[in-house]
Amino acid sequence: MEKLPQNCRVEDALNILVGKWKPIILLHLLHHGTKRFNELRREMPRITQKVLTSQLRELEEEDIIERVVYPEVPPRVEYSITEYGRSLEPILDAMHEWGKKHTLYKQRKQ
Amino acid sequence: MEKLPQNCRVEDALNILVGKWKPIILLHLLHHGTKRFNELRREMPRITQKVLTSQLRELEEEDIIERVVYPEVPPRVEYSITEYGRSLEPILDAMHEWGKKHTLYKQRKQ
DNA sequence: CAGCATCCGCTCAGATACTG
DNA sequence: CAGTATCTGAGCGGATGCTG
Repeated sequence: MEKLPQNCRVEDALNILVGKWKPIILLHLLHHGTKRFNELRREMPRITQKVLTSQLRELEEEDIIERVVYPEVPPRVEYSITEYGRSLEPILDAMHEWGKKHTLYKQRKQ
Repeated sequence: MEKLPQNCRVEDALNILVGKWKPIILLHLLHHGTKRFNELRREMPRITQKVLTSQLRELEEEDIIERVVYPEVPPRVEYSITEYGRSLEPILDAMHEWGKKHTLYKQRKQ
């Protein structure tokens, strides 16, 4: 059995995934491909512009998503998952699976 | 392809795992079994008593870990993973795997 | 040994108004 | 359309001191 804290890299993944809307953004981009800014907004009606922008920027900074600006009028900006970002999919899937069971567990508790 | 935000339960897992020390605590308990309060402290030298207590309480409230108090002097309190908590292991493993690759990725970027 | 009580600072999400 | 600028409040992690 190995020592833990030294070679434990769990937090790196956690740091990237943490953010109230980040998993939802990632799942959208994973499953529906490229999305424009306002498309994402429409799919997350309760997020504000500022927060959506900042969450996207943080994901972009980690090379998880790509932001492409088209020099048109009106402006068009498209977001998509990078190859690297796609490597997070097993984690998100594992969370999704767990979440479904968790829902049942909570129901049993009540 | 299914709609997402409605039946997306990714955040439930995230909510439980988020906390600066929670993944480390869980990995310790998963791999080393039952631990006393001060044993955990010693293995995370930079955590304070208050924070360790609060993180443990939050995990306990979610039924992820179990807290057993032995009515002795001096007091003894032991923490361990519950069956339910053990179901988080695939997520933690996926994060750990990803984290190792991520470390290499960051090194290539520099 | 295993906490609790108190205070504090910072970050993060949100609200609101404005713009190239 | 896709943002930026500014202000705000809540909560979390941390520091310090005390205790059954």
